[in-house]
Amino acid sequence: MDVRSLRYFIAVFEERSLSAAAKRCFIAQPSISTTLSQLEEDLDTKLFVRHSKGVAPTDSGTQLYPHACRMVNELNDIKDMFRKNAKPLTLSISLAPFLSGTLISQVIKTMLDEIPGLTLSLVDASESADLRFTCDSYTKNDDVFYPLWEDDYVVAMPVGYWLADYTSISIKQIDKQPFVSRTPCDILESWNFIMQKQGLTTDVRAQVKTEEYALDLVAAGLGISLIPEHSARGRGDIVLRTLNDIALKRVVGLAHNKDRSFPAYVINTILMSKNKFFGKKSAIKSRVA
Amino acid sequence: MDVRSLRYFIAVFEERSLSAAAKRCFIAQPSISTTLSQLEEDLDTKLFVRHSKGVAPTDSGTQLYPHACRMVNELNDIKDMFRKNAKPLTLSISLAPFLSGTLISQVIKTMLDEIPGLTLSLVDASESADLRFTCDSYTKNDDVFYPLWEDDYVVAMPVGYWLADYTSISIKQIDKQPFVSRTPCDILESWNFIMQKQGLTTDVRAQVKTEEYALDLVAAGLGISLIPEHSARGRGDIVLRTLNDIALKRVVGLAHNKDRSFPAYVINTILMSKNKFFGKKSAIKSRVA
DNA sequence: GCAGGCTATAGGTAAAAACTAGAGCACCCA
DNA sequence: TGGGTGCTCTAGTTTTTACCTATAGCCTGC
Repeated sequence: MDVRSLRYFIAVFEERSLSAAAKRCFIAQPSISTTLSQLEEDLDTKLFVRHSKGVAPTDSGTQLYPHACRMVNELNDIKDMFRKNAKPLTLSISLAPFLSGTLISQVIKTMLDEIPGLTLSLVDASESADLRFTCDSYTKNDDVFYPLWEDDYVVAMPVGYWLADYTSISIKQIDKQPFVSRTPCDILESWNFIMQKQGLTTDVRAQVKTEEYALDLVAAGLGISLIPEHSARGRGDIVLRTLNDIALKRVVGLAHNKDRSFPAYVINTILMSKNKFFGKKSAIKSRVA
Repeated sequence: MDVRSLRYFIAVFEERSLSAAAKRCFIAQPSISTTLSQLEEDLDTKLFVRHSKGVAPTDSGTQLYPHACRMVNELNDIKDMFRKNAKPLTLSISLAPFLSGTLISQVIKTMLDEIPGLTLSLVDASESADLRFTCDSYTKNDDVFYPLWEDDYVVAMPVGYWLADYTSISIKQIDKQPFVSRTPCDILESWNFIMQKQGLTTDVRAQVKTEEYALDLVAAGLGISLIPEHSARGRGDIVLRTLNDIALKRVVGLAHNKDRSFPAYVINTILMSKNKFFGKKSAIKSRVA
């Protein structure tokens, strides 16, 4: 019987549903199911009656709930007690220009929420920052890199563009298309190499620096472009199609200089929150550059 | 940060030593070391200063201690709360006649200590019992068997016997020796088979039923005998020697009928306490007969 | 300066917890 | 009444964590 079980129990009790509790805890539903069974076995009492539209707490469950809450809260209090003692921490962070913001802003929000006393200042990517959101291909040798998620590159095109009729497209269909080029881009070299090898060309209509601007131009009908999926998701004014014959991807993560040391829990907090935002398959293992 | 870490922390705090804490928790010293480091990292504070003759708590450590104790106690209270609700439980247990008692009495003591409301009644091995301490070779097909430890068979001989000069002996040296035979014995058949195959005989001076009686006769100088190590350990009036050319062993454990069901935590409590008593190597995995 | 404590690190193994896929059940709605 | 939906449970697999052994390194006392 550990606190993990109690956390799950609390979620189930409040949601009146294993599936909902699983979502709330960012884990799969069978994990909740087995953990809860173990808890029931350990306490030798059924905590919920299962029916087809959720679960209802038994008397034992109702009895356990306040105690479970108290346990979990007290454990959090202990943690806070020591972290509050710690001197307020100010970190500078930077964002690589080719990264767009929705997911990263969620990460930053989590950091501020979960690390009391933390102050962040955003600096330009050209300046040196304590923590840098960037891609693995842009890390230096004396960096430590913590991967956060993987982005697949997809083709972005205006609504109604002829290529949108295909569910996924071949790189050969890109030949001679009007194109919005973006630089710096971590896969630009591989892209050029592949195009050249296949004897393909694009008709470059614009050269831009940021993903947002590229997407705006695509939406305006200037041409198509190659964009990491997470950056383009959620825009209704463009259409995204995957490439079916080549897989281009980048690994987005957090880098800092090896010599710069923070309290370890800062990094841990960020890594812990990974599967909150990114599906399991795109949240990948750590690696030191 | 889980309760396990806090338990270890408490042990270290009270023992003022990682090694001593490890012994008290029945785990290896490096496990304490790493777990404690993780806790320190998580709370972002050193809890102990290490020096060459143990550790001394820092202010943070001293501050944490009472909270840690409270957490652990409250968790135990929750467990007890539900277990006390449960109806008092009475189980009959039996002991196979060829098992001697020191280790088993420890197991029984643990059961009574850790399961409030449990009453045990010892019945004769011939009667049917809820739980039976026995060997794996004596389980029936409709039994569930939980292994507790392995016993190596060793040769027991009187103090000063000529074979005692060897640190370990060969089965060939047993040939024509005065022997105290014991039956029932779970490896009797294998033993006879091996002896016969090698053309060896023993000079049987006595036929007895229990291990204790066999050891008494050996101590009295009547002959040598073959005894599971755990049963013979701790007697100063006999000498034990391992066999170097054959390995005879038995698996001692707890059996019950498949259809007879108990609260799962009864079995769990017993299995949890395994490495309290038996070294890691002899405490082995569960198996269903 | 060497023996005997102690803790820390490295590398491998076993156990626990997580995931995916799919079965089975009750309910709802056509 | 049959099919779809949403729920939980089971089985089998993979990943992660905890633990072990062996050994290095560091002080202390002899």
